[in-house]
Amino acid sequence: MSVSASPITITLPDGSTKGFDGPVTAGDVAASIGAGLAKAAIAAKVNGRVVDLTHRIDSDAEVAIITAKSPESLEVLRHSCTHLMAQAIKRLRKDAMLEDGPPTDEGFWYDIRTVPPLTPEDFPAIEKEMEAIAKENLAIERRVLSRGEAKQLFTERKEKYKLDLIDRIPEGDTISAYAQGEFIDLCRGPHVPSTGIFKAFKLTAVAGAYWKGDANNEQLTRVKGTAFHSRKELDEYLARIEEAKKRDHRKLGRELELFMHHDWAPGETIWLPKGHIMYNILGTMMSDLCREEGYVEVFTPMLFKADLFKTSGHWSHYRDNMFVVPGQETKQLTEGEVQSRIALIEREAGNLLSKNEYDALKEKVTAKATNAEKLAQWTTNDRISTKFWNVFERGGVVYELHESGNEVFALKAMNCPCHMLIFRDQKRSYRELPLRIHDQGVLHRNEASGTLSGLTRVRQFCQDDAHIFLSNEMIEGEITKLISMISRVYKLFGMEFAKVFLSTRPADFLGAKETWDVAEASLENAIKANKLEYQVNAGDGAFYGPKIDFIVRDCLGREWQTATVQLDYQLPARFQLNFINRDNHPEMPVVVHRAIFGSFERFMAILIEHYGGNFPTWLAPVQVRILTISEKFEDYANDLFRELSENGVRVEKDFSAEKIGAKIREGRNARIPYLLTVGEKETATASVSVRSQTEGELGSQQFLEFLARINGEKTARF
RNA sequence: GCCGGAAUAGCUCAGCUGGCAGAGCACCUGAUUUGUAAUCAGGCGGUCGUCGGUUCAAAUCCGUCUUCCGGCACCA
Repeated sequence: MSVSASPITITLPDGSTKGFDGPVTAGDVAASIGAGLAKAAIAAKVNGRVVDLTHRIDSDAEVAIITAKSPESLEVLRHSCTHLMAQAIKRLRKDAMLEDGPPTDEGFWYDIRTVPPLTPEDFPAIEKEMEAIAKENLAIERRVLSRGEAKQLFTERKEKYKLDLIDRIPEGDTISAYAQGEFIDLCRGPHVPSTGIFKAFKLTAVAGAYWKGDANNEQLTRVKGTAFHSRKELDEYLARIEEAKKRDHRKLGRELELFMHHDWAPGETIWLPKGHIMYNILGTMMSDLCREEGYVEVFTPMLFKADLFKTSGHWSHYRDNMFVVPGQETKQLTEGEVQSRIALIEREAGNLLSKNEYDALKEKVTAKATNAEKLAQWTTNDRISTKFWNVFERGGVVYELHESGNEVFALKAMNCPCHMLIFRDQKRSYRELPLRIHDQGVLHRNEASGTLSGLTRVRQFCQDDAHIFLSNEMIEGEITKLISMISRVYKLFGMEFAKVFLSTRPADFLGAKETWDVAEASLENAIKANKLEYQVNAGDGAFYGPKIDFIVRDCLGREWQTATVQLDYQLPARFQLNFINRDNHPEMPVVVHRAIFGSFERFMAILIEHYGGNFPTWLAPVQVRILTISEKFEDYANDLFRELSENGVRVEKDFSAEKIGAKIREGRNARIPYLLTVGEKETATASVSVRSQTEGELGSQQFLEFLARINGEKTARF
């Protein structure tokens, strides 16, 4: 069908123009520039929008051809690759129903329902089929459908999730599908021109994912994979994953004996001697910094009556995440009560114990005389005493623990409520503001079991937590001070801010809109004044106030959310705080919640992975190890050990009967910053042979020279 | 919490369709006295995560619980 049309002009990225008689496709433009480009073309950018090569251009436009070299190409490739995977899966599993399959920063995924669910064991077959489809070199075609056509098409194909997606496409939007061979998928695109383009892809994982991201819905299988333009890039990516795995803090934490976990303390960390040294170093340095910056440090209870949290609002907003501890009292049971407990236990024991165990226990019990003795006998079995933990026998009397009246306690999940009490403890003057209260106390949060992970998500942790009480006009200055404090800390670790997020008023905000506007403006001004790159997360603030989150980037380029600064108008109101202002009137302070490390646990994880276990000398749990060539040099080595210890250096000895090569290897694997080898030569000349973990073999030097060096490195401050 | 996977010596892991539980490293002992990433030999070490079931017989098959891993949902 020929349509008479006016000529159009295409402007290319280099500024040159090309004229066409009428409408052309992006692919035509590529072909007109050169056959090589046409072949390399993956997609195109028309007036800044990424489109298919078949996209029809019918008026003047700026066009750039996207090839493997263009930054936009990877997303298109991965988006198309998820279709390739879906097609392969549909060929292998006739019942597969597709939901959504987007590209991600790392690759792509597709949420799919199959019975039984797909597992990694299915990967080889799926990948093989994907390769086969790539070989078939099927053309990928875009089809624009009416809503009715789309519904009919996906009804025929029994894709119920797709029908739901169609319903969620706003009226007036174009509905499109992409076909390749027998496969057709609802998709907005754009996509690569054909399946022949896929050369390097790999399926990486399966995981559960709720339909439409809602925990009330059924779960689909999320099949994850990644794709690159070349095998080489894919291999590099896989190597990077391997490197990250080697640095995994859970693995290094065990290897370097920093911490451990145990089944009996899920989500809680057992800090081993070496990890504890590091934890303390960070804690002390942070305390020192805060003191320097005008903070006072406090130490507050872990367990509070629920009244505190009722006042703060945590009881209604956060109770499901708190460990609630009922107040208890012990009551002596009457003979009749004891009898009824025994009857209950006996009945339950039948379910709890195997028949043999039950019979054996029962036999012992009946031989006994008093009820108290019977109960004591029954509860010698751990499974029974666990189930009936609150009933026990002491000195021939049976007691029962039970909840007492209104006495309900909870382990604190945050420090702020208690800090409100501290503020309120005295009449406060404007002269005291900003009052900065710092607390490194232990917090407990009852995180859902499935969220726990190494040190990054735990149930017991410490924050470098502080609350700053100030007046409205002090906000901007204080935030600026905080930003420089935060920068100072991260600089020491050689970590850059990737970005900061400013989260603003959410839908369910508390307080007055005007107050929020002022608060948000104060935060934004402070960010701008400090020339930080930032992004606004509109509506993502806490219900009590807006916040700034700091994202840092580690040496592998990974991003971590660490520091946070939050404004709060709610707590001061709930605790009815005030200070006496210049005009001798009570005025309500604003509270700033802030943390720099975030939690010490999580921050340790970040540091372990950032340094790959090769900590700077000041942070290393062991800074120096002395290795002897043979036992003849132990006296000299002991002299060095004493001298270093007296200088506050964390030093240890390796006097084992191993050869020096083995000792070096062990010292290297333990990531000790300095290994000092001493033998005949060193003993004779009061020197040491130094090997640095980061710089390698440094040769011999006078011990005093090394001592000066290590003294210069052994401590640090923010 | 939900979906999926896993749990075997201190660590890393092998152990096939049920039939006597293994290796390397670590640890201990002995020999070696050593010069910059693993000296040799011998030895110790296990209720196969838990509880229950099937079976003549269970690390192995089935169920329960616990914990961990990958995600999801959550994340004051």
